[in-house]
Amino acid sequence: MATSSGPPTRHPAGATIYSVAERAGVSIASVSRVLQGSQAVSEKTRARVLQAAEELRYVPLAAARSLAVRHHEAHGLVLPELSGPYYSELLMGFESRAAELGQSVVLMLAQGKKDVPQAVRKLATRVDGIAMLGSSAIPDETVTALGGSKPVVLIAGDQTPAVDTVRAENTASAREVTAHVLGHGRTRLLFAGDPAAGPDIRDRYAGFVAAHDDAGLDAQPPVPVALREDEGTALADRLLKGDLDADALVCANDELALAVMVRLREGGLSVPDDVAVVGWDDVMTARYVVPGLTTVRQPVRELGARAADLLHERITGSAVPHSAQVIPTHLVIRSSCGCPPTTPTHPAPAARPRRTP
Amino acid sequence: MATSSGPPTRHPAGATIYSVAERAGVSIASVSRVLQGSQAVSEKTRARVLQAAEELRYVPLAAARSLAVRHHEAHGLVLPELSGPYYSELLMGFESRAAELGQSVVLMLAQGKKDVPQAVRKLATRVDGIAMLGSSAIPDETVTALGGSKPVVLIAGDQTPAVDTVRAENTASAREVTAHVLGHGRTRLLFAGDPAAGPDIRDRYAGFVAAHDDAGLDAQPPVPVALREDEGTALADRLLKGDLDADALVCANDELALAVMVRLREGGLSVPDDVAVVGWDDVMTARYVVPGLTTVRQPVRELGARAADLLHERITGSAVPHSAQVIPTHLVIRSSCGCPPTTPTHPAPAARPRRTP
DNA sequence: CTGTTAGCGCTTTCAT
DNA sequence: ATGAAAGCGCTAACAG
Repeated sequence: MATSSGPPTRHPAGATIYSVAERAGVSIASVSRVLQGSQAVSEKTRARVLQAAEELRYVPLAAARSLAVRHHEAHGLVLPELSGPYYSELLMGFESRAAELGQSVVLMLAQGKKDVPQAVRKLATRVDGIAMLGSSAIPDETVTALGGSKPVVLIAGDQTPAVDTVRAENTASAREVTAHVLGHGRTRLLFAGDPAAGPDIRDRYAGFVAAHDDAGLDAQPPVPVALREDEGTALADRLLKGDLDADALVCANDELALAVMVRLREGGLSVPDDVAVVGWDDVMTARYVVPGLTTVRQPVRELGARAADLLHERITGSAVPHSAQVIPTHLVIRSSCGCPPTTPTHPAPAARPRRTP
Repeated sequence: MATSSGPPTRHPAGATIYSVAERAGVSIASVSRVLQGSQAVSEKTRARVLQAAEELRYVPLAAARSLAVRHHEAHGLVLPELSGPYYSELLMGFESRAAELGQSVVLMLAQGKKDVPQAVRKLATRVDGIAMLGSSAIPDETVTALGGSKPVVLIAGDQTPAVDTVRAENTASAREVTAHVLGHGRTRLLFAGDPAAGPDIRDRYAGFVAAHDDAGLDAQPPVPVALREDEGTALADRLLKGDLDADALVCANDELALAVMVRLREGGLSVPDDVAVVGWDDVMTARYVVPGLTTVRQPVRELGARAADLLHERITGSAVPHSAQVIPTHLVIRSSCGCPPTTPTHPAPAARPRRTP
């Protein structure tokens, strides 16, 4: 056997519960008991087992244990991809919380996969539950089907029956930035982003509209662009060309906002004098660019952590009703909105670890 | 049973090979055969099995399969954390390649874990091999011990016996940037970064020295700072205060370089006129800052992909000798080094996906 | 070509 | 308190 597919590895097999039992001179049941922390074991056997296990550096094989206990002690996470700080932060929050809960995390990136639903189904095969981004390009039906057999939590997704949800607050903060810009005397605001692209952006646009309502103004329809630098550049060009008119831009994310700012300046327009620009996410560049980008910071890490928590509750807990949690965001005012430049200095955030090893 | 620990889930169990066999009116062996693509099955049974499996949406339980075949079809990846584009790109490269190879990826972030070696050992329990960053704070002994029982590939780590290695080229490119800066007539260069922090930086410093040698100059000793913005700010302060003297700074990464640039300017010094600054990684901000940051771009994605490849080869392949692959890097010249500003425009790279859902 | 059967390593009754 | 034994779901001989 093991001729064709199996790994003809040069690597030894590793201790099993049998080898530990043998070494300790007890039955495998006893070994299992002490390792499971069962009460019913004499101090003596416990000691012997512990020692034997230690000497053999024994760690139970996950697959065997999973099969026996019928769960995996692993959380699945499905993300579209990983560019920019958003997903990374989310992942960090998710991973650390999961680890605290004793769960491994199996990561799957949807982008580039040819058959995502199939990949998700396969993932489901090795985890106890799956958290995924609302817009991971997973068909709704796949999600609900999955939700029927495994716990699923949707991150930044629409509320769905039979599925838990976590999201950052969007409408109120959108309303707040928009009002702030309006407060600077701007009247011709444009919202850049496609509300149809997902609940986050939809809600941000809703806040944009609400702020206009508050001010007795009419909000312009959204300019449905993708959240990428190239689209920001193109958007700025339309402004420069006169295809579009605005004295302020509320962009659905920073990448967009940043690209717009740069292109606008290249085109001879001043930010914020000619047009104010605000974004979403507070990426690193937002602090470095001049003028500093006013933006909405989302507690993305926290979002990931909550997702891991919810998943775990749903997996272990009983039939609590499905929740839809919302985490508050935070407006970061710099000067691209029209506010005077802040302190001369550039406040680097608290220690952020290195990137290169 | 299943009263205490097991997930008292409201979620159905899912089809097993038995239910499929029963539905198809064949034995479980036949089901296994057709699902494994075995030759020896009649067209008729194959069809029935396929149909039954389809109807039941059957996907074999990973744990059961793993136990039987004695491997996991999963790669482990250990990273220190995920801030900045470096690790994210690495992870993306790793994940996609792993997926192409039919491997799941189990991710573990070392940062914040109290007992990393233990966590790694646990990880080893559910994967066929582990790729990890050279400087993931994993003790050498843990690595080699691990390497004894499972394939291990070190990313950007030191060549180690019994372990494969992938890394980006460092010395030559460091030599190249340094020579470039020297070519601008700068003579008082300083290298910012701690060579003792890992092979990458050590090699970069080596290239820095080599370039000086080439020019018949003596290289200054390195300024051992961590690769973080706050340390960059502090470094700039030392320069401004006169504690340190330099007309050019070769920084071991962009975060450092960027923070230095900003603080230098705040302190009244001009970049590059008074002091030239170059970095490593080509982060997004490097393109946005003024002047544009000259930097070395590493093929990080490729690095991740190669790691996944190597791991897979080592897992499935026979006893090929341990390799130490080096992937070439690429110098990106902008104007922080003293070169005239390039094209007025700001070349956004090809479509980079959105960050916010 | 197909069914029977023996494990894979571990947990968990059930006796003792 | 401890051991024997029965699975968990799947693969892979081994007989037919």
